[in-house]
Formats: sequence, structure tokens, C-alpha cells
Amino acid sequence: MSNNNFNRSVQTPEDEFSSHPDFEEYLMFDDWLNEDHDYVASGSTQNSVNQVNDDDSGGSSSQLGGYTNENGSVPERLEVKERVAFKMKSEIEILDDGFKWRKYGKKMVKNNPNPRNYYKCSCEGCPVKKRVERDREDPAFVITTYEGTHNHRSV
DNA sequence: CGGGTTTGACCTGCGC
DNA sequence: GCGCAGGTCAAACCCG
Repeated sequence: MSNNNFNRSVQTPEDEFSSHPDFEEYLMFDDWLNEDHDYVASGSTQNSVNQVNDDDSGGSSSQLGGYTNENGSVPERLEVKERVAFKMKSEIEILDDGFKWRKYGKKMVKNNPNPRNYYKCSCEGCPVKKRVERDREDPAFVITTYEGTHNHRSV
């Protein structure tokens, strides 16, 4: 691909995006992943993901996604899978991150008027998936969730 | 013609 | 046990 900014793994979004003009805002919101849209259940929408943004997002990097339950143990299911989510201000939803994605589903989700799109890495044998949806609070923002780790270099 | 997208159906987990 | 919501499949369709 022609974009040199995205030749490396998506696992280090800070490094990639902080210097990229397209990303006015980015974050890894582990809490959001862990609670899985807590604002949906609570009915209180005002704090949602933006709250995480205000909270120094680099603080939780030590515990790989904060996948601990209340007992402090890591749920077995999440031990293996690596999930990284970030929100960015972007007109487009599909940005060239150096990998080739194939869309396999689209779903309307509750409490969000915008559809969620499901993508798989089209490289054979690569288990990585990603979800892309627009922020219900501010459609100018796109929320992207990567799941899994690429077992190959970017295309 | 091959690969990607669309879209409705199906499957599964979870809360009530 | 039932219903709902999220996630995935797969056939049809589209486009280069």
C-alpha cells in the first residue's frame, strides 16, 4: 500500500495515529471493551466513551485490556484473544491500516441508530476480525474494534 | 471471471 | 423456558 504510516501492526495505535493528521482523536478504551457498552445498560449516555478519553488512557496498558473480573482473575475466554478498540474522528469508516479486510456482516445494534459492520482479515488463516461503528453520540466519530492478532505482515 | 459486498436467515448466549 | 440482541453464515448480487 502506498500509505507508509500503516505498515506496522495495529497493536500500537498510539504510535501510529498520534502523528497522523486524520486522527484528531484516538484512544484505547479498555473499560469500554470490558463493560461492553455500559452506557447502553445504564441509560446514562453523557459519559460513555468520552469519559475514558478524559481519563488518561495510557494508564491501563499494563493489564492488556483490563480483562479482569471482580475477583481479579482473568476470564479464560478473554485470555487468548486480544482486543483493541479506538475511536477517531473520521469521515470514512474504512481506512487503510495496511491490511486487507473483507466485510462479512452488518447489523443494526440497539441504542445506536448507526449500523455496525463486521470485517475479517482476508489473508488466509488470519483470525483477526474488526467491528466498525459510528459513535451514537457523535456520528463524526468512528469506533473501531480489532479482535485477535495478525499472524502475518501487512499486505 | 474472480473477489468483494449486501442482506436476510440462522445460531448462540444471556437476562428475565 | 422464552425472547431479545449480538454475531456469523451464505447465497445472490455487483463491479473491475
